[in-house]
Amino acid sequence: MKKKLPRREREKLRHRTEMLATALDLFSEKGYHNVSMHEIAEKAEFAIGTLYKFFKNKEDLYKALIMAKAGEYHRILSDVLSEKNDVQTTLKDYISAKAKIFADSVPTLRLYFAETHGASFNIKAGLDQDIGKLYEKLVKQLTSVLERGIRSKVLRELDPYYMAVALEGLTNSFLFCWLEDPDRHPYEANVPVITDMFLNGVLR
Amino acid sequence: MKKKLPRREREKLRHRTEMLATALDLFSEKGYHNVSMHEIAEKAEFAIGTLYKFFKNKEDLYKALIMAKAGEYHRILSDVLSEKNDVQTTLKDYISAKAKIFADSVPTLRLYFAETHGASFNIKAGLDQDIGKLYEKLVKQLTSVLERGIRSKVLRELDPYYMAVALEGLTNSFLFCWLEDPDRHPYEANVPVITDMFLNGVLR
Amino acid sequence: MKKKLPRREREKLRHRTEMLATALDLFSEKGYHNVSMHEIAEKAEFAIGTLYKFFKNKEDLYKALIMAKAGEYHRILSDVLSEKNDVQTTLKDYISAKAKIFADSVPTLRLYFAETHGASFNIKAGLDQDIGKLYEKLVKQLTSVLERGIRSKVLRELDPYYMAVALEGLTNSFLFCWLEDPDRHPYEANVPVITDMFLNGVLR
Amino acid sequence: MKKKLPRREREKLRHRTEMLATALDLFSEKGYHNVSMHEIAEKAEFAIGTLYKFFKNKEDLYKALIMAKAGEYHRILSDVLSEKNDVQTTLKDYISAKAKIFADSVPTLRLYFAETHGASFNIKAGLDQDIGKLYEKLVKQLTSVLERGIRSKVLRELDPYYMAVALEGLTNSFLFCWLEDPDRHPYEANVPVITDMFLNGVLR
DNA sequence: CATGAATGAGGGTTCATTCAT
DNA sequence: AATGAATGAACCCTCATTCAT
Repeated sequence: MKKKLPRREREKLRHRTEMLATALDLFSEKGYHNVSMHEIAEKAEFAIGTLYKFFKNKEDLYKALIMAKAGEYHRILSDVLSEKNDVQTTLKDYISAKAKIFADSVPTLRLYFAETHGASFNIKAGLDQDIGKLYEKLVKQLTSVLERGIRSKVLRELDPYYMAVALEGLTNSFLFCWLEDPDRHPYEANVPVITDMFLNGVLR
Repeated sequence: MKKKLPRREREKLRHRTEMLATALDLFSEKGYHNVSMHEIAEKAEFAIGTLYKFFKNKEDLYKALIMAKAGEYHRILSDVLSEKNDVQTTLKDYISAKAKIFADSVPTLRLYFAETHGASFNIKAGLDQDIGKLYEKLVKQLTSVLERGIRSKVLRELDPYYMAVALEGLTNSFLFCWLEDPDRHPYEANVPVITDMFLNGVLR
Repeated sequence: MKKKLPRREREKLRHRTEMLATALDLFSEKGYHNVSMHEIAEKAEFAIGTLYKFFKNKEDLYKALIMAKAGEYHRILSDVLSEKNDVQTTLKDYISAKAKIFADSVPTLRLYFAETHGASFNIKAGLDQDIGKLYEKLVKQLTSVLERGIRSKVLRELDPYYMAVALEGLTNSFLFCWLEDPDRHPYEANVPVITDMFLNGVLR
Repeated sequence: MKKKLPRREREKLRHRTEMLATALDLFSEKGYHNVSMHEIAEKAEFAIGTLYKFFKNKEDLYKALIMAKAGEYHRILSDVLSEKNDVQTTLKDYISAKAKIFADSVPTLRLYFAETHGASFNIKAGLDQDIGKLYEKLVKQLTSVLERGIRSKVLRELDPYYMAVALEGLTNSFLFCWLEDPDRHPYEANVPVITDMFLNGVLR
């Protein structure tokens, strides 16, 4: 039973979604500061005033955009981490999930990294905080998965938080590779490589 | 005997250096687009016109800044990678060197990541190319060190390029940690952790 | 019935016209380079941004100004030259028309001469070409009128193009006189003098 | 006995002349407002400070330039008008002299017209007045030559001032022609045409 | 006396945001 | 509710001019 929204409301939501999609495209392509509100409004085929009816200013629009996408992604990854498999499987699934997510949406990826990796210092405001919390939550979940692995004697007795940090670094690094040259460095094909390297290290 | 420069020239160089330092501080704190040339000039205590005598425009100033720092860092790391130690030592030294470098200059670190990790898509133009080449060179060097490790049967027979990518991801990830909370996550203290994790993996 | 334009459009047009009028006054009084866009906006009682909504830059505004006026004048003169009277009458009418036109608008006159007589080398760009063509067309028409006069044995067998050049010089020269001291040298009153001198020369 | 100037003075004069020559080239090519003092200094191979030792500001330099050239030209034309030949000869000589002068120096010609024909409203200041006086003097001389022609019954009983105006218009008009396309409309070759048209008119 | 580094007012232009219709 | 004309602060940059060396 989802259709409780009156038509008016549904229309509004659709408009909002269109605006966000257009903004994502433009921001991702040209960067926050090189996209004007007029440009967004025009490409989304709305009047500038209408855009401002939906988002109180440019920053707000940007924040809404990032938070929507980040929420979506983190939910997916969170789900993977919540499944009660053995640790090795969970980690492999996590690495794969990250691959699938980003393969779907390159534009978002760029913004996501800009935000989660401090490059966002370009854009003002409390975004850092909000998205930071979201990210922190994910890392915590990952940490507790790894903790479980340690307790079950599958993983070594290293700081599980730092293990999580390491895994994030590993996967992101390969994602950058893929972003720069998707054909030469297909992320998905490298999932086993990443997993293997993480689990076994590089030493013979 | 370096003082062959006439005093006028030395003064000029000092002024240039001061301007660059001020710009670094501001860019690092607020981001390229949120810093105006007037702001830089004022904080550096020069007239706006003087700033433009030294750098033909804002982008040029930014580029000079980035390239100077990036050049410096890459040289240091390159030196470490060139020393003819056994692979394990070299890698440990590399990880340490990265730590020392960045411990010296947080502001630069932020810009450096913004540039080498694509968050720079905010700033236009040829910078990507120039700094990209520099970075590529470094990764290549790292790759050849790892190759050596493989040939000498110290490292496993994995793609050495991907090993390098992994190591970069690992170290950067810990650097971010440190950037966010230097006291709780001292990078230098973690050098052994990183090295160990990279070499041995996390599996028991 | 011309009022098919919606009120909004009519207002816009009126605003544009006001801006152009203000710009004409200022340019004519002080010269292109000594008038700032801010000055124009302020005198026209619009915000600077509004000015830029109508004209994409200063040069564009200037060009719009010149071309509008030049088009108008050349059309009037062209009409006179097209009427099928005998040559002498046509020439007299032409000289008179020039008088009437310019008597109406001294400011424009200044700009017009600046542009048609090369003083415009101060302002860049394609204007020269556009207005040049317009002027050329006019001179051609004048030439063909004079040619007709020659064929009908009313005028001497001189190069008709040079005759046209001579007539232009004659009239413009008197216009300058008038511009400098309108009371002492009323152009209109001199129309017979000019006509007579052109037709009969000064020799007894 | 001209060498009374000490060497220092002579050098200074030479420098001044070089500066003026460079400025003339640049102004003529690009227009007053599109040439910077630095540009002049650099092209003349002097320091900017030196330029300012010779001319107290840009306007002053421009004025010095114009006045020097205008003075020179007007002197030549004045000499022609002072010779005691019959009117027709004098007029023909005058037209020829104008040709010779300008053939020598196209750059100056452009500036000269900009100044004597009101296009100079671009540049501020008292120049108008000074050069205006010079020009007025010339026209007066021309007028008195024509007056003489009338008194001696060679010329018709028209207002001699207006005759002068007419002659100026005629010659200038042909000069413009020549400026635009020197090959197709050689001024010198047209001296007889101009003279003839002025004296005899175009009527059969 | 020549030099050229330094100055800063002022110019052209953009764009986030408002508000009358 | 939707529109888009109007706004003006703020930006990047130029260049005439000064003055310590």
